[in-house]
Amino acid sequence: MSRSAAAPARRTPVYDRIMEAAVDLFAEKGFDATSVAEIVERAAVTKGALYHYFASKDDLLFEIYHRLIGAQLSDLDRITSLGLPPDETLRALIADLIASTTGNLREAAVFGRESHKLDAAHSSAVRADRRRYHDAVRTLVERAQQDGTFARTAPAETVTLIIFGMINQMPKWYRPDGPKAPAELATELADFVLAGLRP
Amino acid sequence: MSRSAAAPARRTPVYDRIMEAAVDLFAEKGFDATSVAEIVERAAVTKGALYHYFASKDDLLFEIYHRLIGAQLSDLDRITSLGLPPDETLRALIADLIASTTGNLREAAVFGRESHKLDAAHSSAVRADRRRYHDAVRTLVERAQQDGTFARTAPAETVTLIIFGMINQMPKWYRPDGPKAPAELATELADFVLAGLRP
DNA sequence: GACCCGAGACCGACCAGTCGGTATCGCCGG
DNA sequence: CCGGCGATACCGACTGGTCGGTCTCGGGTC
Repeated sequence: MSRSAAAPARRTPVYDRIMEAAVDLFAEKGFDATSVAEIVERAAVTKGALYHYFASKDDLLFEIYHRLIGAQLSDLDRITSLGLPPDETLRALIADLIASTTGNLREAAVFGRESHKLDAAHSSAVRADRRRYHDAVRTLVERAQQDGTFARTAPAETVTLIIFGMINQMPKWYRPDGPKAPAELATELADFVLAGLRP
Repeated sequence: MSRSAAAPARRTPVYDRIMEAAVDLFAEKGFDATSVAEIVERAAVTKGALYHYFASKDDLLFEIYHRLIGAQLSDLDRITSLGLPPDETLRALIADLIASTTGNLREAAVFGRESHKLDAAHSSAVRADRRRYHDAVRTLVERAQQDGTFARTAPAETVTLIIFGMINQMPKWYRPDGPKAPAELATELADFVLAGLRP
């Protein structure tokens, strides 16, 4: 416990291989069902190497979330800063979220399934990040409803829940070799949501 | 192995207490993180009693799914047999699914999180049941789109994914002591979906 | 020759499931 | 109405094995 507070976390080939193996296995069998021995075996390293880079097995899990959410949040900032009208912003956010989810399917699957395994400190950090994205979408819809751009078909909060609902479930059914490309799905979801919001 | 093939499964107070404890713990900490010792402790029974009623820890998990899905499927049959017009049928299905999800929140949470832990036989049984509900909704939307009752804003499959997306995510955010009653949420979701489908 | 990366044997805790056993009850012949 | 017998309900110590994490040490690099 007192030996290393947070571990190096520098990106090296060994670090990357461990991460890769962990994401694979967590996505495939779940966090608890995956042993550290399996991770090091698939990564072709030893326990010593793993515990050199990561403080614990849980730390590995947190790093996976952190990477995924970090990328999504920087996309959010990029998109909102473009100053597009609400419908185009919403479309862009949906497209980005779907691209990010399908492009990081394993990470998204692990996140959806195991997010409650984080300890209190990490958990609240992750929740705060998630909430930032959620609130951004809700506020966007809310404001557009206030100025009449969007209809008040349903409360902004519910619309947000519908959007994230579909996206967050994607790891459960989406397959890269399936019939529809992510961009198609994004267009369909955006079309449907904007149709429901049309004044 | 040869001693008991499937166990009695009769409902007794002991059986019910074990089920209750297992659902609680699986929902709270996850299936793998819950030990059989914890279940029997919370249920105030012994290991012997648990293995008298259930073939294995996995069997407990399957029974939880089975109960939930069984109830939902019989609701599905009841509703479709009423012969209501598509919009009212869809509204009734959404309301029922939301009522069932919020009324069995822990079971729904366990299902959403741990459904991949089932072995091949149980897993395909559960998947088939789930698909039956999914297909019923998709077919309903599809037919109504063909005869012009619903608009072709998005493919029926995508609309179905949107509906189940929000509902299946509910265990992640819905709290019984929250501001909105299940019936309200059902109305809002149905209003939004039907608005998007209006010709 | 100091330092960091990585190796892998090792530890105590814990786990799912087993098994030999006891207690309780319904039923049936006399 | 009774005695006994088979079946069901339940008990809990025990086992073989796995787990996350630690620790000591080798070897390459500056």
